[in-house]
Amino acid sequence: MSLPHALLTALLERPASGSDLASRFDRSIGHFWHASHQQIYRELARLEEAGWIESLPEEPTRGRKRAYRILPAGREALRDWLRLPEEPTVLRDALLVRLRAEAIVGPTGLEDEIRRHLALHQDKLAQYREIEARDFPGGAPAERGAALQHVVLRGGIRYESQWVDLLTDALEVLARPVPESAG
Amino acid sequence: MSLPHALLTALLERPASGSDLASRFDRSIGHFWHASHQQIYRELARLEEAGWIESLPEEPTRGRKRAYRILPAGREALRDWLRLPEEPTVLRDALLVRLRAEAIVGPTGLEDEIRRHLALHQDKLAQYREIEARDFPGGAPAERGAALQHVVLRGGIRYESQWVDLLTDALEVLARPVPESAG
DNA sequence: TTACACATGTAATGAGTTACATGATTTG
DNA sequence: CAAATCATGTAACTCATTACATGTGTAA
Repeated sequence: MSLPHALLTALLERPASGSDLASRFDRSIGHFWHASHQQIYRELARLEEAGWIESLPEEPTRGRKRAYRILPAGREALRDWLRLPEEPTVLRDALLVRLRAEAIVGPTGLEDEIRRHLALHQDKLAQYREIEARDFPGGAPAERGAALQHVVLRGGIRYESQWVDLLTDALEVLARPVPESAG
Repeated sequence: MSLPHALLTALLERPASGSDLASRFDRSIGHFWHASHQQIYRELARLEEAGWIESLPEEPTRGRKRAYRILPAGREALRDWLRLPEEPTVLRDALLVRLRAEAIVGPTGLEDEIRRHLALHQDKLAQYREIEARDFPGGAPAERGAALQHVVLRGGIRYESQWVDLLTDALEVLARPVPESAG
């Protein structure tokens, strides 16, 4: 349950409309929390209802931009949330299930799919490394906030690297000749 | 949408009751796909309805074990699923949102929470390494199925290592003295 | 014979996805 | 002005979580 808090954080960084937020969720924020525009609009309405954010103009604006900004109560709610414990996200990845299934009912042609995912993860890894080179040219920054952003970015880099390693290993195994009995 | 396929895979490995599956989802399968017992019972009912698995006894069994096993149609459905492309899971982790929020509204005491998560990930990493030492004492196995299981297990090890690294980095930054203006 | 753990479920709620709808703005 | 695009929504559905309910077997 972090979408509202991801939105509050984004609005704290700077005020934005729903579509602004949607495009930010496709980029920087989306590196660690994804959300569709439908989710975002619905959640913004809830946050405004709760008095944590406000928007202009006040009249209904179908088709027109509506600018949201955070209110003091929203900032407090965010701080409160940071004080609460929360369990780590449980890993839940379909590709790993598929690898396990392939080990039993294979071969099935999962190899092409693995190659496709490998390319996607390599792309993302390259993107993250570009961002790091651009935004943190001198390595880890001294300033606290920037340093935390750098930690998160490096987390993304490690995450993608790990996928590249796993998928490379998987391809090596899948390329082996299959015993007669299998299938 | 992989719970049904995770269940089919588990039942293909060996027949089981709902509670058997629930405990397996707390261990080996849970390393890459988590599910609660409520989800499992509901999904088993659906799979049986679809004719992919069957169970004994046939009468209602509240309080008594019901043994499920996979049917040929279920095996086929699993193979079909392996042929379909599927997008990579999007990363969605609350702790990274919290780190980003902390960078702006902090300090908030998130440090203790990070330390707690660090300990959890270190534990899990140790567990995985024990499993590897026990089940794959000679390193990567030659046999295809076992080799794939080893790939997935090493993926788990890399995943937890990466969290340990990230959280260690985060603690180092959070330990820095905070400038006067923040808060 | 009661208490407890086990096994199988039901119900309510909330989060996320997919498909669709509508008004405003820009561009050929 | 017609078509494409942008921006804001609505609705229906599925998946997951939380809380609760009910029957069985076992051990104090």
